[in-house]
Amino acid sequence: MDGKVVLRFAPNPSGPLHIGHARAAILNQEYMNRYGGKLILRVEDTDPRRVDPDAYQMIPEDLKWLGVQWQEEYIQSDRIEIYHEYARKLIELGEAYMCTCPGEEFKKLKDASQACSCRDMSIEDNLERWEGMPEMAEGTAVLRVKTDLEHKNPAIRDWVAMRIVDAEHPRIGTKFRVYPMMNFAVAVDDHLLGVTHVLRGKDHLANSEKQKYLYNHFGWDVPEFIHYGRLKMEDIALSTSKARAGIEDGLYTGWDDPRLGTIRAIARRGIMQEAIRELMLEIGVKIADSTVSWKKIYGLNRNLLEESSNRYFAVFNPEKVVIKDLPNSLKGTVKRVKHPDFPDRGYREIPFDGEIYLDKKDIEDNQNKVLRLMDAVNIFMGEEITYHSSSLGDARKEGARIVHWVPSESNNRVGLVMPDAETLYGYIEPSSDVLSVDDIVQLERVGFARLDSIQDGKLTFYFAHK
RNA sequence: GCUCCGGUAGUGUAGUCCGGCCAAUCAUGUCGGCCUUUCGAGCCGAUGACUCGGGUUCGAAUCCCGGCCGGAGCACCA
Repeated sequence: MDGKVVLRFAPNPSGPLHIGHARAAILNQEYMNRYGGKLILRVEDTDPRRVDPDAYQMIPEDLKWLGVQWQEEYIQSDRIEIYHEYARKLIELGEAYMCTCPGEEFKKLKDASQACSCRDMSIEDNLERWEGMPEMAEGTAVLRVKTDLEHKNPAIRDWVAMRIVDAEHPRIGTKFRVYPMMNFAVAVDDHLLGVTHVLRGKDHLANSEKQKYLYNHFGWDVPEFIHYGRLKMEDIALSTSKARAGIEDGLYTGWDDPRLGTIRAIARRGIMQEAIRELMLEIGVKIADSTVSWKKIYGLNRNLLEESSNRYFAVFNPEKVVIKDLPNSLKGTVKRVKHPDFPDRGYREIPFDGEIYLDKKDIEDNQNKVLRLMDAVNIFMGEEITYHSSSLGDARKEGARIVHWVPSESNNRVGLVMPDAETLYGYIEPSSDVLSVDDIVQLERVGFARLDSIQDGKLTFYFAHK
């Protein structure tokens, strides 16, 4: 491929971006980087009824999080006049006609490869009807592009270019009543903006075919169409409309609810932009469908987080334990590296006086056994919990489990929101004071988590994965 | 139903156009070992796939035909 490529990412502003959009956006950007050229962001809001005004903000935010940069930006509702202009040109070329047939009737004719009576009207009559279109009632007329009535696929035959919509548009109000259909606006814009390669889902296969007729009518060069397959996300309902309904019903907390497949939900869970990017580059543009498993994402993300995340002790489902007979000499402060592979990052300090919180499960699983408290002492989990020994060697000898702990006096309260939106509560070591929102840490033996908020000294994390 | 398109290990992916170097790549997962004061990481090893049946050919994941399975579209949504 020589020369510059021009690509566009063209979402419908019906909500925030989801993982499926991420694929299109990232792949578009990748092509731009690989071949040199530019990326256009084009918001496709030509159906006033299907616009979520918040999406105009959310889409760029999500793209920025993904690290996708674009050079030009267009909003189709700013360009309605352009579509009108080209609609008129198409009529003048004799390649479009006003159709006032009831939908049912037209479909019947179309399926039988029959022209309707409107198709043969003169260009002059069509222009006259076109001029009158803004005054007509919604649903009473459309502008159709002439294709091939013999086309094997009835869906391709004489498709609709413009229609009447009697609704207020969130951005441009009631200025227009005649709106373009997606296929018309897209093809006109792709040509006018010089798009060379169109990357789209295979659900647009028939649309690409439809659009080719328009390019040919105008004598335009047809861009390269590249179709990719459906992306299914394990355990996730991708559909924006389902998510919206769930949010309205209070089932989900918002667009960034951890159960959703939106970019913002994924980001909130501590998934790195780079992990998503690697995933999308690996999946690529093949037309066969693919199912993405969370384990795959976690694996990619873990490779990134393992190095960057400092370690902390946090105990959930805590149970307080008082160690009997703990020698005073062993009380004091435990120092532990923030990251075992990067001692340069320094140490955390955790006070240890024999009164601690342990995870209930660690207690239950180790009845009548010796348990090693990391970097502290070994304790015996009998009727009473007693001091056993202090060295790591002794713990090894006893085959002791080595567990994390949190001092019962000196700590911060912590919550951990899991992927199913359940929250675990407990305590985190006091050195967590240094953390700020958006930090991603590894809670030792629990997993990676992103600090989502700090309120009244209580830290709330979102769980990423083990 | 009609039109079109797919099907490589658990998952994703390379290879398919231009048949041989593919007893099929890489990643992720899973299992095992070593190491480790995390059930993490690292290192080592293992596991596991060409949808099926015919055909063409000296030779087929790759070409042809058919079956099976799956998907998309069939809107005055995008």
